[in-house]
Formats: sequence, structure tokens, C-alpha cells
Amino acid sequence: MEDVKLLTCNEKIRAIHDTMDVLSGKWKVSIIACLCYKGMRYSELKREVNGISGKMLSRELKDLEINKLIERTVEHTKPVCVYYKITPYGASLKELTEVIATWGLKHREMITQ
Amino acid sequence: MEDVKLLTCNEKIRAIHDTMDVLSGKWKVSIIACLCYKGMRYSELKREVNGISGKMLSRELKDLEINKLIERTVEHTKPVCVYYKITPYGASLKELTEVIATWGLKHREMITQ
DNA sequence: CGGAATCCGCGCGGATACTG
DNA sequence: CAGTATCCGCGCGGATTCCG
Repeated sequence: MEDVKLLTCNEKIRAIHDTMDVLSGKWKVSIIACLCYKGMRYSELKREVNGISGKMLSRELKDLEINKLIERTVEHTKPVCVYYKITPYGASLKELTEVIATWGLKHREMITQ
Repeated sequence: MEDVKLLTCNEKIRAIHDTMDVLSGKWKVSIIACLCYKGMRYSELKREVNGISGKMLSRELKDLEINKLIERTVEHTKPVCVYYKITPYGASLKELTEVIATWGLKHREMITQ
């Protein structure tokens, strides 16, 4: 966490690009944050991540699963029930989601004052 | 910083959306991070933020200026010289850029191992 | 219920050329 | 030097419909 301050500007930019490649799009951070709270089903996730369409949710979830940030489990009931949960690796993004959320709160105060 | 842990899931998602609205696109975080190091001219910024096109740099800088995160100063020399620097408000994003960069480093280790 | 398939518009984003 | 203007393709992202 502290070693980042030893980076040159260029190294830091590269590191930021690496993160942004994984978290690109406007929904992934929200999905990660949700699943950091608790595992959820598809429909529950769609409700929590306010405003996302079904197609985008499927797409983003697939991306996140490929990158090993979340895990997908299918329960073969009728009708089927699909469960998503964060992986230990994905959970390493929790601090990031909190910093982003904290800044969002301050920003809202700022623009509404 | 700590109060974010008191948020409900929904409040946190809203806060994240608020941040993402300002930092959307794949370049803004990098630009902010750069200008947190030091003020820079347009051409210098274009070199540091690796891979960005001139059009996108102009566009992103305009967005960031509108949101009061950066400041633009024109020196009327010939040829003109335009200087960008972070505002105090924009500097409040520094922790965010560091957390993102730190995770990017860990992620690179992860995927290259 | 949890998607996949399809259609479609809009805007991102690159390349190039041009301007003060 | 620091942009703006133009062209253009691609993919985001919503809406709707269909499927197992």
C-alpha cells in the first residue's frame, strides 16, 4: 500500500491502466461492491445495482468471472437459481470500492451545496 | 473515510455511481494521477498518459475542468503554452489513484505468474 | 428464473488534416 | 503548440423477445 508512493509517474500510470482494464465500464465496481457485502442471485444483484439492464449485468458478470474476481454457482432446481459470490482475489478490491464510495459521498455534498 | 462502512449496500452503490459519473472513461483517473504529481502542459501530459489520442485528451481535460478537478491556464506566448494543474478538490482524489495503482501492481503480478 | 438473441441508436475513440 | 474539424468504425448499452 505504501510502496505506490515510490513509483515513478509512468509506472503509476501503467498500474492504473492495468486496473482500469479489469474494471472498465460503469457497472463493474458497483457489482464488486455489492458482492463484497454478500453473495447474491442474479435477480437480487439486478435490483441492488440500480439501473443496470439484464444484458449488461450478464456481460459484466461474465467478464468478472473470467478475471477470477467472482464465482458463479448454478443450483439445478426448477426454475434454476444462479448464485454469485466474490472470490478472495475479488475481495482484495474491497478497499478500492470503499475509497470510491467515500469520495462519491463527499462529491455529492460538494455539488449539492 | 471510516463512515463508509456504516453505509447500506444501496447507499454505497449510489455513492459509487456518483464517483464513476465524474471519472468515467478509461483516461480520467490517469490524467488526475499525473497532475497530482505536478502541473503539466498539454504535450507533456499527452506523453505521460501513454496511448491517449489528442482528441480524447482535449475532451477529458474539458470534462475534468468543468467538474473543477483541474485548472487550465493559457500563457499567451508564441506559440501558446497551456498549463494544467490539479485543484485542491481534484487533489482529494489522490488516495483513490494510489489505491487503484496499488491494486494494478498486485494484479499484474497475479496474471503474469 | 437466468439468461441468450436480436435489433438498433448513440457516442467512444482513433486517424488525419487543418488553424491561430 | 494546443487544440478543432471531419470522417468513420466499433462496441456500449437499452429494449424487447424468446428459451430451458
